[in-house]
Parts: sequence; structure tokens; C-alpha cells
Amino acid sequence: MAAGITYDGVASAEGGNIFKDVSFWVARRVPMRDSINNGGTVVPLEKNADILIADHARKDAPAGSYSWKFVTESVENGIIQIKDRYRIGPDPDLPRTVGSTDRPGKATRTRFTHSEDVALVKWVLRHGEHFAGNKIYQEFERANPRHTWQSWRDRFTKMLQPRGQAHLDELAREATPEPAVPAEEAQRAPSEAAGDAQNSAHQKASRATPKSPAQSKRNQAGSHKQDPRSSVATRASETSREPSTSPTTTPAKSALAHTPEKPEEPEPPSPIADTSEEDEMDTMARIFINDILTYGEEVGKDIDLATRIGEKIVGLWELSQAVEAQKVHPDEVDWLKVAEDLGYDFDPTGEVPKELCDCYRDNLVDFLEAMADYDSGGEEIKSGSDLSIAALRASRSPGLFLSPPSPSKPASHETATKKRTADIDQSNSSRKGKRRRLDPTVEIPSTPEEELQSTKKPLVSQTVSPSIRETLTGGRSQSTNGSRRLMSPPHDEGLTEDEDAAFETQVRYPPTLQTQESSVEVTPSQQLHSEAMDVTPIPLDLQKKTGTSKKMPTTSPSPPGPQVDKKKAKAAKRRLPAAFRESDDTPSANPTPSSPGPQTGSSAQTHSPKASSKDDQLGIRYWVDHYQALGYSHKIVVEAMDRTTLTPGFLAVTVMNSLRDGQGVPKDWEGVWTDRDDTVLRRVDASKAAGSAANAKAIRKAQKDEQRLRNKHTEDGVALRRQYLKDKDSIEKE
DNA sequence: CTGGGTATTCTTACTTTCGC
DNA sequence: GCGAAAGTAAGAATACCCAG
Repeated sequence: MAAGITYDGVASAEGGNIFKDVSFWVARRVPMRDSINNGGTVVPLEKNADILIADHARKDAPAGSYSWKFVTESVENGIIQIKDRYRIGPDPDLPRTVGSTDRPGKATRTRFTHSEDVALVKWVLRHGEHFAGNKIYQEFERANPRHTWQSWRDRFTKMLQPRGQAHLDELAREATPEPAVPAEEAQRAPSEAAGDAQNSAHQKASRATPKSPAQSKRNQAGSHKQDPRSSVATRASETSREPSTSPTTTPAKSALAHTPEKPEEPEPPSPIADTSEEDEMDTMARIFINDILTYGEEVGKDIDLATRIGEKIVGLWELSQAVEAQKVHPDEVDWLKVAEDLGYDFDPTGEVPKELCDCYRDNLVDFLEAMADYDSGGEEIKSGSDLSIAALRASRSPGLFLSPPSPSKPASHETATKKRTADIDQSNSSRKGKRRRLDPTVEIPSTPEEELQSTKKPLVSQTVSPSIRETLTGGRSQSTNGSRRLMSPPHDEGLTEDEDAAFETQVRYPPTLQTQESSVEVTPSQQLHSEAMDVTPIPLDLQKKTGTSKKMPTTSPSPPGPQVDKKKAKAAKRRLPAAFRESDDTPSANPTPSSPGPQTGSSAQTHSPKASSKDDQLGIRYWVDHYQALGYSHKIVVEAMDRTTLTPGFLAVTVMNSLRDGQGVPKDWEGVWTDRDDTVLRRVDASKAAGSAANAKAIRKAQKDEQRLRNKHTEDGVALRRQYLKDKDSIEKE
């Protein structure tokens, strides 16, 4: 080490200032820990550091860190050395190598991106009838070697196809360019291919939400702070397989990085500034913009969605994301890093960070605080503008802006995806550093029902911004929630016991939505979708007298507004949000279908004018009107609601899409009752009613049938359906 | 072509260590 | 003592591959 040398033209006992304005985090086990700075600042926290310094002799160097030799040799030479020469630890831009290397072919696991899904679906649909074969995937692999053909095939058959035709159609409709198509079909313009890369990269970046905007950029740059344990680094590695060689990312480099064989391997553009449609980040951005504009209108404030700062135009969405990525209180935001995350070069004058700060305070603080207030105190809505915020809030995941869903979720990520129910809320806490250990002796009190209702209200209110409604209902039917399509062949209703057993591991009824979400890849928009489109059955009490456990606490039609003061509703019988009732003035007084749908058979009469509970009626009407307003025919809406036992939301939409597309009623979806299901259930009940009069064989069959229904629809689902059919029958008799 | 196994990746939930 | 980094373990998801 050469402390004390003259550096960079400045002689000083401290070793010059070649690292002036650069902050270091130095791992504790670095031998030169005490002597490293040379004009820079050594900060105690990784997150506050521009450069992570670790010991190259250790194998556990944080991802994206650099050897202490970078500093010492820079000091020795009086000039900052090329940083990448000193990179140690796992390269965040490269996937970890696999332990076993004796395997041919790919040795790493590469996550599928949304654009890849789109491309795959398009490709497969183009070769429709042989999607179960190998050839089309082998061809596809030739043009898209990012995954093996087996993986492409797996992806389609196990992940995409089970989500249903509607989902496939939707994917195929998406404008997202394909990563690549086999040569014989690849006749797209080069610009399109570039779009692929960009789009793909963006989506990957999106999946890295919420930490992504800042972190993934830092990961690319490889010169900044990084949570060593964060998988974001690894996730960000998906965004680029090329070794990072420069702290800055340029399009030119991106172009160079792409080999013809791997057009879909993108250089990650700025995850913040990139623009591509139809991906999750865009969806969130659109919602954000809509919301903040709504907020601006409510409070009478002009909101500038984009402001010129320095050499760039900064959007509020990007700014909020960059700030949010730091997960600190707004007063503690490191605006230098925000600037960096937004793609600014280092600004020694500090002008840009200052302007960013001002912009944030002028435009975003109030809005975000209002949102936070709503989040934290669902009922403490005070100002008029809070109504709109409430509406906005009610239909999205908590902390969408303040703390984007965990990629888990998130996102995403992707993510989705995927976290335990208890973790959902974590996004709301500005989580800094390690998690606190829970005291095992402490009993966590259940969340008051009032809060649950006020914060997780699943309404799709008419007051919700159009963007959200569009998001919720725009035909998206991705099976990220609610019920997952069962993996059995569509035709198979007579399940083997093995299959039944398999179902038991998969099937959950809508009340367990959140845990189900964790099992599928969940993008932010999907999560938004799922949370807004509740899959709770409408607690229809068609026949008041018969209502046992089915009966909801019937009240006279209550005035609009959150019903937070009501008694607890059971999970399977939550009331409709108050907003359902606001649509009471719908002209169509009688939502009863004029005729049964083509496939409903005996079970099409969903909504009877005799429904005894006005709340129920209004709730049903609301949804019927709602879905009709979205373009579904009355018949389809009614049938879908019938098939799903009056469960609005994802399930119902899925059925509607299926019916609309001429696919009939999905046969193997939990919560979607086919004619056969109903028939079997009726037969089971009849057999039970017959009691000893029925012969042993019939009883055994009934038991088996019932078990199959339970496996498919869960016990609660069967009970609910049973009551529903009973009520319906009674009404039809009358 | 299918079903299933393997290994990697990712996330969470801790405990331990270290520096202030 | 406190807070943060470092370390560990477990579990879930799933990309990838292979045998039948």
C-alpha cells in the first residue's frame, strides 16, 4: 500500500483526492480497511456506498464488489484504475455457474421472460395442432437458444397452456415483439429485433421490481452499492449475460453485445427510463400516472408528469421509483443515488440531485403521503380528496407506489411471485437491512376486520381510475390467482386416485388466494389484477329461510360507503364491498337471463328476482352490469357467474372469456362448475338423502364422486355449491 | 410424448459477528 | 447495548434433462 504518495496533482498526507466525492463501503475483513479512502468517503452501510470494496482472497465477496487492490493500486498510480479489472465476487451480470458441469447443454437456468412467453405462444399457436410434440420447439430453439427446446416445451405445456386458451390468445395478441423466430419466419425488420431486446430487457427489469430501478442499474454499473444477499443481483443477471465492462450502459454497447444467435439477450436499458408497452412496469406506470392526475384534480394542483432536470426529462413515475428503491424515509433519500439511478452522470455540482429533490417534494410528497395515510389508517380519511385516493387504493396492492410489491411479487416479481401471505405487507414497511426476528412467544393479533376491509377492499369501483379498470378487466386472464387450472387433461373428469392426490396439492379455494398467488409467477400487474378482482363468492342468500351458514348478515340496503363497522364476515362469506351497491340505479332491473346459456343446461338461472337479499341482488347486478359494460354479453356474464357460484373476479372473467371464445366452460378449473359437476353433486346428495335405501354400490360411488368434487373444488367450494343449488332449486320451484 | 427427477435460483427467517 | 453486516438454513419454484 502506498498511502502518502502524491496523487492526482494533490499532495497530502492522506493520499490525495482521486476518489473525491466517491463513497466506499469496505468489508470488515479487508486488510486495508483503515487506509482506504484517498479522498473518498468510507461509509458504514453498503447501501450508501458508490463502490463496494472487499477482499479478493475471500470467496464470499459481495456481488458487484471490487478488490481493495482497486483502491491501493489507484493510489499507487495516482489515477483511478480501470475498475472492472478489480471486480471480485460473483458478477451480478452473469448467472451463477452450476455445480455439476458434466451435463451437456445448458448448465445454467435462465428465467423466462414475458416477451419470451409471448413469442413462444405466438410460435406455438402458429403451429397449433402439434403443440405437444417436440419438433416445433426444436425449431424454435434454433432461433432462440436461450432455452433448450425441452425447456421451451416445458414452459408451454406446463406453464402457459394450463392457464387456458384465453390466456394464450391474450399473449398472442400482445404487441410484444418476439425474441426471435426461426429463420424461415423471421422476416422482421432489424429495428423490431432491437425492440425485442429492449422489450425483453425491460420486462426483466420490471420483474426485478421493486428493488430493480435502482439496484439493477447499479448491478449493471457494477460500481455501486449492492445488497450482497439480495437476489436482485442475480435476478439482474438475467438482464444481461455479458460481463459488465463499463459502469455505464450505452445502446451501442448493447448492440455490440448481441450475437445473431441470441437476439433476445438484451443489454438491459435503464430499467427506469425504458419504454415498452404491455409490460408490468408500464401498467404500473400508467396506473401511477392516472392516479396522480386524479389526485391532482382532487386537490386542485397542477401535476407535471415530467420535468426537465439537467440534460434529461424526468418522469414522476421514474422519480418515485428511484426514490422508493432506496426504501428510506423521504427525508433520508440519497439524491445523488437517485440521480444516478435515473441515468445521470455524476454531477459534482450537486445541482441535479437538488433539482430532483425539489421536483419530488413539489409533486410527489403530498401524493405519496396521502396514499400512505390511506394505507396506514384506512378509516382516517379526512379530506375530500381522500375519497378518490380510497378508491384508487382499494383496488391495488398496498404500497404499490411507496413500496412496490415484492417480486415476489412482484413482482414480480415475476414475480412473483410468490411470497407468503404474511409477507405481503412487508412492502409497506420501509425495510432497511435485515429482518427483525419475530418473538416466537408473541402472539400476533389478528388484523382487525375493519382494517382488512378498508385496506383490502376488493372492489372495482366506478370511481377507480379508468386505467385500473382497464387493467382489471381488459381481457387479461392470466391465471396468477384465484384458481389455477388443474393440470389434468381437459377432457378428464373421471379422475384417477393418483390424479386426485395430485389435485390435493394444488387446489385451493378462492379464499386462499394469496397463498395461491405464491405458487405462480406473479407480475405486478397480475397481482394488481388479482387483488382488485376479488374471487370471493357473492354471499348470495337466495332463500332467506334456508340460510344456515350461508346467510349473510342481512341488512337493509345501507348507504354507500365502507362497511367497516359490520360484524366479521366469514372468509367464505364476505360481503360485497359497499361500492357494489352504489350501482343500484342501473336501469336493467332484472338481471335474470332471458335464457340459459348454451351450455348451462339446468343451471343457468343465476339471479332470480326473488333473491331475498337486496344486497345480494344489488351485488349481483353490479357485477352483471359491470361485466356487460366490459363487453361481455348478458348471457355469458350470467352463465359465468352461475358457473363460479357467483364469484366475481378472475374466475368469472376466465369463464366469460372461454365462453366468448367458443371454448365452452373450462372443465378443470377449481371453482368453475361444469354441468357434470352439478349433476354429480345432485346425484351425491340424492344418494345421501336416500340413506339406507340406496344400495351399497351407489353409496360408494356417491362417496367417491363427492370426494372427487372436493378435490376439484375443495370442501368449502362443494358446500357453497350445494347451498347455491339448493337455493336455486327452491326459487325455480316457486 | 410423458412423467418425473435433479439442480439452480430465489426468498425468507433467522443467528452470529462486529463495530460504534 | 444497539444496529448493521455476515452467515446459515430451509423451502418453494422451476429450468433443465432423462428414462421409459
